[in-house]
Amino acid sequence: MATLKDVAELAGVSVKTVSNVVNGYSFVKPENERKVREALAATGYKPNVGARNLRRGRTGFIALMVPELSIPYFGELAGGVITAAHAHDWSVLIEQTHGLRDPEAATLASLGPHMVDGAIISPEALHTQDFTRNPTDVPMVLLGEHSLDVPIDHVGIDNVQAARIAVRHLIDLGRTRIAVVGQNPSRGTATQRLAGYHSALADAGLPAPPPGYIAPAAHYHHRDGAEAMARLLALPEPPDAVFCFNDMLAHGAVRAAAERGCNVPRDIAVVGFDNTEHSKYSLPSLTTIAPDKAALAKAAVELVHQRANGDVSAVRDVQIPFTLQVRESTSG
Amino acid sequence: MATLKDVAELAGVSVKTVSNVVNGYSFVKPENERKVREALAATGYKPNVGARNLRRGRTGFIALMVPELSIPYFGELAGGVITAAHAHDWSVLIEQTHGLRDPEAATLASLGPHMVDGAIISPEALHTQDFTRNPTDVPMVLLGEHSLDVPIDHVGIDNVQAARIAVRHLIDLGRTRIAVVGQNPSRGTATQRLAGYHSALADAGLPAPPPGYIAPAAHYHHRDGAEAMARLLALPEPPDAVFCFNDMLAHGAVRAAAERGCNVPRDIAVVGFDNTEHSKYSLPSLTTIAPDKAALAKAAVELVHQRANGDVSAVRDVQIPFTLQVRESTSG
DNA sequence: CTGAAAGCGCTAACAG
DNA sequence: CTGTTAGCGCTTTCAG
Repeated sequence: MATLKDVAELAGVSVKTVSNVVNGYSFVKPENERKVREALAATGYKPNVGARNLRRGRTGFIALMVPELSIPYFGELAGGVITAAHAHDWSVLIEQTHGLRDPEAATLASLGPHMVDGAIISPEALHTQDFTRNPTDVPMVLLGEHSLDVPIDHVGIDNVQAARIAVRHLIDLGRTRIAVVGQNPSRGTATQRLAGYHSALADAGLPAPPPGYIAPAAHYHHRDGAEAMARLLALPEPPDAVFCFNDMLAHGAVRAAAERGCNVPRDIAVVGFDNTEHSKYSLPSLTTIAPDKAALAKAAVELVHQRANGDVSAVRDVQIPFTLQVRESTSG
Repeated sequence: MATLKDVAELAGVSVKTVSNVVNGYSFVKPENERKVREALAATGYKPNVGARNLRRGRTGFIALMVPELSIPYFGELAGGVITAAHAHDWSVLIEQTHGLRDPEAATLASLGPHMVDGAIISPEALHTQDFTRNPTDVPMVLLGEHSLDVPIDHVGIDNVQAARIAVRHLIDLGRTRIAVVGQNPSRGTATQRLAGYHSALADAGLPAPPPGYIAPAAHYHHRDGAEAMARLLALPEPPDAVFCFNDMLAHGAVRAAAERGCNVPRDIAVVGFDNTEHSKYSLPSLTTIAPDKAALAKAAVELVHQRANGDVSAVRDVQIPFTLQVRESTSG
């Protein structure tokens, strides 16, 4: 592979001059520029990014830590992050944690300051001390909700309020036996959505739900939603509405209901969370909380970018808007 | 940030010794090792990956180029690649191209040899000359089908055969008016699946389909499938079965059919391609070609790994197994 | 077993 | 406007 020096020799100038034209710096004598460009083309020179970064003290990468790319919500989010990062000449390095604490902590620890210029993380099981034990000076932003008490920038939506609106919608439909699917004490998002649920119930003067109505889910895949729905329908008094903590749970729940001859929305209304692409086209289409994912991704990238450029102002908490998309799964 | 030198000074030894214990090399005098470890802990030393790689001539990254992470198939695939890459201490850098030639070519050109140790690419619109114009010595493997005549390792499934099996299944069901959705001359996969379709029809002695039965799709999202199905159903003689070139097209098509009072599978049977997680839980669940995605990802990573380690044997073409998952969308 | 010193490819002072 | 030179932090001969 050709180096700067090779090009310089071939062009009969110094490396500095070559470096100058490569980087578009200062003014280079036209004739030299021409010679350099020829040499550049002749050698097929490509800068060694590693060496350049070592010198400049930046790496050109940011890390994105998510539970699983196979969850459409995170796939969509990751796509948005990659797009937003490009605006700052960043490439995105993606790590998966499966929402487990150990991989999350390990990823955090591996974020050497010379590996990435910043990181966007969506932890699900991380504890506060995982941060303090391994302090790093890589600018980080938390994407999505969390129950961590750490001085780190955060961008997300108001989960409590979103859950309240979702449940309120169900109440407005006249449903009174409302269950949730996705309870998981180790997930910050779940805790907040559960709080919103309780608050909506209380606001409407509805009685506290029986314990069986708070259905847990270890993971947030279709299968978990289906299993939860099966348990819900086996209850002595099954719910007439279910608020699922993500769309996959909801789709799994809808199918489980259908398999048991239970019509959605007539017998049971279902609301999801995330508004993944599929939810607009499923049968029935899914009513769901729709966060502005592109805005979420963009805000996160902008925040790390500011921090990476030396912004040391107070910790920020950015709230991104969301809407409730009403569709067939609650239209009856 | 602490450097090797800092640690060495604190421990009262040379950088070599510190480097040795950090890398687990050779035998270090126990006492020195102890001192070094203490200094390591005290300073919170983390190696500068950039510098190390500059020296070692490897970067620790591989690039993965896909159309869109928001397409569940690629989300699942990318997840598999990240997992497989970890086994070789690689982090994965993901680039999106939206299936467009310019971003694809640009990504290819940016693959400086010092940026990544290898690349796994799923091009959709790239031309042969985009490769030859920008030769790079980064080991690459093509993931998925393509119609490129380039000497590059390839891993994929037998698309022609898969399509043939899918269509054959429809024929076995007694369907005779079989359409396809997803035709797109610039996509290698589409061309191959179309060939399989024609071949299955011919094998069964069925007449060549009317031109309207080959429904094009610019993109492979739900919306495109829905639009194609709408057109198909408006035909004077609508099909009684549709083979869609991916699951999202299929789900979009199913919904469009339902919206027009057309029952799947009774009035029209639908087969998809990719077996994304959703297809097992949709209503109706979707019959689809199921490639072994984990194997696909793993084979691709292994291949770049071998090449990155100097394997210069002949260009390989790895075929990964697939199955036909028969579900409700064709069970009638 | 360990220290000194060279140098990976590049950029940024600093002189000219 | 351009050449020289000193490192960025690390690994690695090469001597001890």
